[in-house]
Amino acid sequence: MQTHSTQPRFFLIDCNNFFASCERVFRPDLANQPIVVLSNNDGCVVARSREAKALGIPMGEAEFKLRPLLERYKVHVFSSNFSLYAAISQRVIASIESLVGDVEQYSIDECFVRLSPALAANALDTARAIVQRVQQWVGIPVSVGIAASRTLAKIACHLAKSYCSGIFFLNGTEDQHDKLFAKIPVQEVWGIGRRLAKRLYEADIHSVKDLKYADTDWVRRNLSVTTLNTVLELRGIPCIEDISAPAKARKTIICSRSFGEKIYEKETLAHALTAFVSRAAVRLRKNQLLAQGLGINIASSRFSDQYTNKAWQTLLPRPTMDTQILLQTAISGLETIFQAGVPYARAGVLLYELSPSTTRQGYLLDLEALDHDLRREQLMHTIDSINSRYGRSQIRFALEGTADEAWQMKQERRSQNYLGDWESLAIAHCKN
DNA sequence: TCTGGGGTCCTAGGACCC
DNA sequence: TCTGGGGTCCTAGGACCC
Repeated sequence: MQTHSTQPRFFLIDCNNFFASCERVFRPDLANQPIVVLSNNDGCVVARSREAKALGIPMGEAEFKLRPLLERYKVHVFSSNFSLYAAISQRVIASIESLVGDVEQYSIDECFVRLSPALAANALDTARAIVQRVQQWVGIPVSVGIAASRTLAKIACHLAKSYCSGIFFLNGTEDQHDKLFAKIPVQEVWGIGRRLAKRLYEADIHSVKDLKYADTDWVRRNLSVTTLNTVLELRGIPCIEDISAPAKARKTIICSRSFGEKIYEKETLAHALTAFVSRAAVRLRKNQLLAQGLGINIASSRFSDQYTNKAWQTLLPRPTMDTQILLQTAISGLETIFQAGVPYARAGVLLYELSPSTTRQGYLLDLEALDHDLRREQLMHTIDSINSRYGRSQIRFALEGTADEAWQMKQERRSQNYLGDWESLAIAHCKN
């Protein structure tokens, strides 16, 4: 079989235990201490430091189930602080770009680098420089996988974390790779989740090596083209497009949350939806987009016996970025689907049918309407820049209500926003 | 008593057309 | 009582990612 898996073409750079490492940047006293970070609402564990993993704390476990263990081992517990993590993430990316040029950011804590021939020739040295610079400049430890495809680079990074310190270069012979791959369960592969793993298992495909040599016709017929691409990637043939290609415009903007407490009143739901629409609209404008589709949903707890999830959606007459129009639409949807007596636990807003704000349609020579909409957009941008300078929701729609309502998330153990808020700047003390 | 919040892509099936 | 073959477009749902 023809494979090409020894030429390095990609780095995958992954921040180690990212959220936990972020909490440590401003708390050096927590070095070597077990840390967990909780999801919004302090519901379940979304990140663990190495020490917390060693205590056997599973990812995704509900906090209330872990409480005795967390107390017994004096684990440091944080609510998630996404504005801090996003600010640190930007700095990590900038540090990497200072060494290799453009990177493809894949998630808040991971990025790919496509290697030019010059970089490929010095892959290992460059990877070492990246690890060192991100540690020195930002204080975040990262691991690097180096391989011939993105999927293999993910595996290499996984190996970097389990077998060695920080860097794994998949540059051995085919046989050497296959020996390693035979020991890695197929579910570790990027793109193979629980369901697919079960189906592969039933077809007697258990390891990464089994999947690499799986029959491609069978995969195409019984699974999907996505999984076929994964198989080819495992053989060192890149099939996955640029992750962050600018041409790939986003198709939806979602803002949804579960509430701090159950909600029964329509008014309170309206406040929550107002806040969600406002946030989604800010993201819409930041991406220079207009939305024509708007959907909302309101649901009770997934874990209750009478789970209900009601959704409603509509197309607006014209694409818009005007918060007020989106709000009125969302509230009219709420009137349609709200039911009294339901203990609502979460709600969400979905904007879809997105188009760039540079090209607009639907005015049919109605210049007055066009002029009105452009003025509204000016107003929206002005509000956005004020809020971004002086703090979110300084100017907001009255329907959003105040900051301490029942629908707000519980975040009892949140660290300070050290990088995004003047009040939270770290203070350096000088000793003589 | 407590259980995240975003996103993407693919596929199957229905509606509709000629 | 029978009852085309193909194409396109849309939507809902399933699967995945971090």
